[in-house]
Amino acid sequence: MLLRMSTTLLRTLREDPADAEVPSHRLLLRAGYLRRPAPGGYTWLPLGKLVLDRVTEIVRAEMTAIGGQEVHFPALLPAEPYRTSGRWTEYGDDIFTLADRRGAEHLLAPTHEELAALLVKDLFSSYRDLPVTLFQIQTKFRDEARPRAGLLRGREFLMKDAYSFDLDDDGLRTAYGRHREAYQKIFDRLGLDYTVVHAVSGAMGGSASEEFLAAAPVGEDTYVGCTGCAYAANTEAVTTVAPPTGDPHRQPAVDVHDTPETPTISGLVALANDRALAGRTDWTAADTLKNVVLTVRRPGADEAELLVVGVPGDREVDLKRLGAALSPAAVDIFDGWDTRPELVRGYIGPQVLDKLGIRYLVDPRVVAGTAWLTGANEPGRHATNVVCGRDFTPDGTVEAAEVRAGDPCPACADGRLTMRRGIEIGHIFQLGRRYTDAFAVDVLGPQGKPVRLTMGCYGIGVSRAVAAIAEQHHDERGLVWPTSVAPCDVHLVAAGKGPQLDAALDLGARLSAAGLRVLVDDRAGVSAGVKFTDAELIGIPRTVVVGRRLADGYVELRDRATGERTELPLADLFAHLAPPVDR
RNA sequence: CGGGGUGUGGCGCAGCUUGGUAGCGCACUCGCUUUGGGAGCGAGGGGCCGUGGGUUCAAAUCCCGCCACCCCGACCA
Repeated sequence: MLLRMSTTLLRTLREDPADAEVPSHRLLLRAGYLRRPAPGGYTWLPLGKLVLDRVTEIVRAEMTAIGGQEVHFPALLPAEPYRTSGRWTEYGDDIFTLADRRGAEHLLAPTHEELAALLVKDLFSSYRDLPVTLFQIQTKFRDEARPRAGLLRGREFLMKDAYSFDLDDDGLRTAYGRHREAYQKIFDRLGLDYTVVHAVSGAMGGSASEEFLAAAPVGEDTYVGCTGCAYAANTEAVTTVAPPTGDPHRQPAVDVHDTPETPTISGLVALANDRALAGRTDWTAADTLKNVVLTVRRPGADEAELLVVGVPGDREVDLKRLGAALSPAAVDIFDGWDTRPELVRGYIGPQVLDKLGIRYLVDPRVVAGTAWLTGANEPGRHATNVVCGRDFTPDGTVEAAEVRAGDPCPACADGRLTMRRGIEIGHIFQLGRRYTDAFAVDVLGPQGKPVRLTMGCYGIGVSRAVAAIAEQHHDERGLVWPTSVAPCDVHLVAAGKGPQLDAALDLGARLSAAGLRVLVDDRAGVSAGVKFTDAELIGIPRTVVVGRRLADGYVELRDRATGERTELPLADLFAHLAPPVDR
């Protein structure tokens, strides 16, 4: 392959586009890989399309290697299957919906579980047909509330989605494990630094799920690792280590105190120490029980219901974690204080919630026998020795409190959690029978009885992976592509007038004939400096400069990643540019 | 949806306070010179100044409404 810069639809920008903030977006625009015709929608220019295709090919090869069969579903779908599965309302405003000329409702597919389940139901009827894995690589649509960060969150993006169907749970676990390994091979080949973390299932439903997160400061997901073991989890999925339970009836009785002007935890702690409440002057925020009032609305429900969440006072409620825990219900901060005068803002304690009929969920640290400093449900009053299991009984526990670096690891004895940010590039789920139940996807078993299939689904954000690679592989001069996904293997720069141009074109033709992907900068009237700068911006792994030493039969080979430069005879060049291993 | 910001040629911006018929750099076209680290000179092409209304002899500029986009948050396989 030989691309000539003089004729390629490519224009590098000298300055950063004003609206591009994150490095991948900025560099992909500047280096001429992308244009943005619409918010959340991108045009792939020739150079960008080459990268996208190389990523796509790696994904396809590894999916095929584990026996995946490639299909292609329509992106424009009737509403009915999504109504049947319940996702029409669960996804809510996040799906693009439209009506055809007769008024029938359709959607632009956000993913294809329904279609995959229906397809297998349609064609397979015997246990002998199973297991099977289908996959496709297709544009997906989501009406994101706020597209951002270039390719990292668009309203339209390229995704590889795969669906496995098995007769039983063992089969599903096997399929899941195979996908997990394939994903590791894929992301290794893409040159990504990533972590596999425990995740929550969200709108997909189902049980076990793991995310593949590419480490990047601009990532939207926060995840934890452990200093002592291999545990890794999205903060949404981190489980809190609960203290041992105690006997609630061995604690002193509740004591109510006047605590004027203490609607905040910090004010309360200061006052408690000043007045030595309960004889103590060592009160900290962790001794207090903070009760946050929220509203929860189930999908499709008209009315939101109240929920109070109790967390240790030194922690904020993390709405992302709480939302994930209660998904698909939508959680909001309660702000209707005028309508519920029985809730005393700033002084709420759990002692009265069951009488008020309000659901009360607590952090796992709030176990039976723990005593708390908390609100007394009267303005300006708090209570000490409010004991869980005696003075209040929660309706359950919930992972709502923020996770912090240094928290104990839920998987090992003495490890501590560390925190990083990452880009979600893949997500795998053991779905189970949610969709096969919805569509009654059965095959006839060996005993002649129907068997309900169990399902897994496995996604890779292909276009997002391109952005993740760019996030991890760039420097202050531009992109630095891994050889496996670079748009070309070698970038020829014709530096100098005279014979250099013809020599570069000739060399390009020969390298191309030898199987290399070649970009040759044959632009006339462009100074060598501009060409060097552009080559660094574009980020092809190796540059060959055909310049002033051509007369002596020498060219210069430059390595984009290391900056290393080697002068070598033209005749030796082929030996240095052996065809890439990763074809 | 809440908060902040911005809309002027393909890109980056000035002009707006104090109204007077649109400008700079890059990019693009032509000519000459230059040619290994973002060249020089000269000549050009390209702009319903986001949009609708208002004030005025006159609006990019002042007033009112609307729209779009970007960033932060909410939301989000």
